[in-house]
Amino acid sequence: MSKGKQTRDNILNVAFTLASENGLESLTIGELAKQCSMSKSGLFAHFNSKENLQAAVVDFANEIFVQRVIVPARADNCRNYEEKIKALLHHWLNWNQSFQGSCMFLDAWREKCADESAAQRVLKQGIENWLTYLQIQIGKGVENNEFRADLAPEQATFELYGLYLSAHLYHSMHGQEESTQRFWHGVERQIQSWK
Amino acid sequence: MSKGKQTRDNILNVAFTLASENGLESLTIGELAKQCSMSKSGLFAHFNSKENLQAAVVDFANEIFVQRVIVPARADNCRNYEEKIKALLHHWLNWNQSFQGSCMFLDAWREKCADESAAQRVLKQGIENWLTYLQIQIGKGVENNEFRADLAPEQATFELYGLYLSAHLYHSMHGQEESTQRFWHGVERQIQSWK
DNA sequence: GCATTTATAGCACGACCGTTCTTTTAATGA
DNA sequence: TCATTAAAAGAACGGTCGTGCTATAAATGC
Repeated sequence: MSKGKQTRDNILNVAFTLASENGLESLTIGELAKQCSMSKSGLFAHFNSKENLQAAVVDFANEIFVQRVIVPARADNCRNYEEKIKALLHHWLNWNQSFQGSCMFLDAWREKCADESAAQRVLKQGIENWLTYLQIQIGKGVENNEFRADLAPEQATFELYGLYLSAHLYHSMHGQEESTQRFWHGVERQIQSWK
Repeated sequence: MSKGKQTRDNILNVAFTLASENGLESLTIGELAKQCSMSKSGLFAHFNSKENLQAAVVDFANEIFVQRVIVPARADNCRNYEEKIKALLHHWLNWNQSFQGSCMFLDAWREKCADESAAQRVLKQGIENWLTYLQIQIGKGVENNEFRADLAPEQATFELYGLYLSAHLYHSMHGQEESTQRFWHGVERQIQSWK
């Protein structure tokens, strides 16, 4: 491997680590260069624009993902698809966990919530309030004998929130119609299972 | 209301709109001042730091959220909690939809995926590949008679992804242990319902 | 209506951003 | 080994960011 490709590969490795920690958007050429013990311009020459750099990092991350999720699940030699799917989920959940348990792909869709800024605290409190409110409503449904007595409102809230988040992801990927439809379909399935 | 509070309120309104469109992190004082027809320093004097501004915006958004979700659901006069919960979910899904269907709280946790940058395209493709892969595995489970014949792999993938996303949100809110536990609990429930 | 407080504007600062250009250093191949 | 090419560094640019200081203008209370 030529010197150029070698350095480029190292840059992408460092960039991937950095982006995993702080999000793709907060990746700056200056900081990346420092971490690589290179000059800004020397590093820059490998990509010619920040946009190219970011694209290269995501591309690199895609390869890592396959390497850490698809390949290991294949090596698990599962005997049926339930096992296979669970293996995939397991590797998926952990593929980037070395970096404080966040997923780079999600981070790239989210903002960095790195420091405990004032805004983050207020934001967190707001979400917490909403989670609790929702959970209480479900609990009241249990008390009201609408739902099974052994239903756990916290878990139910967790799963509802998942449908909501998934709907948002799908919205930006497949548009509003599919996302909304899948959301309500999931909600209906969910609520029926509570009875 | 004094002039000061009045201006401050207007600033927060405009800031909320901007943050809903482009994300909280990409909110700049200069741009916000322009949108408010004010000088940077004049606007700045109301908050004394950007951190305070962001916190104030999130606080403002929290109030709007209650106004648009909790209050309307109360006004719906639901006759049981299933109706109530569905009403809440409905208002929740739409509370910020006027701004291109994204949720400000999620945006604050995500990065702006505004422009179709090269990185975004690669990122999207990667997620798409993974979604498809997962979906195919589930489909094979159906063919293998492990799961119900009428199971829709696309919808199942959607719901699995939701559990994953929820796990990430909970991770940053309640820590790894609870998040992981709820994830696998949900997955088990999910997969059992496929049979 | 005037004095005083409060709100806003103007201007400049230091820091960092991505990018370009020129020069120097290092790797490469005959 | 030496000429050629590729890689990296250095310095500077225009731009934007958040923030502080000072002056002006407007709202407020007596």
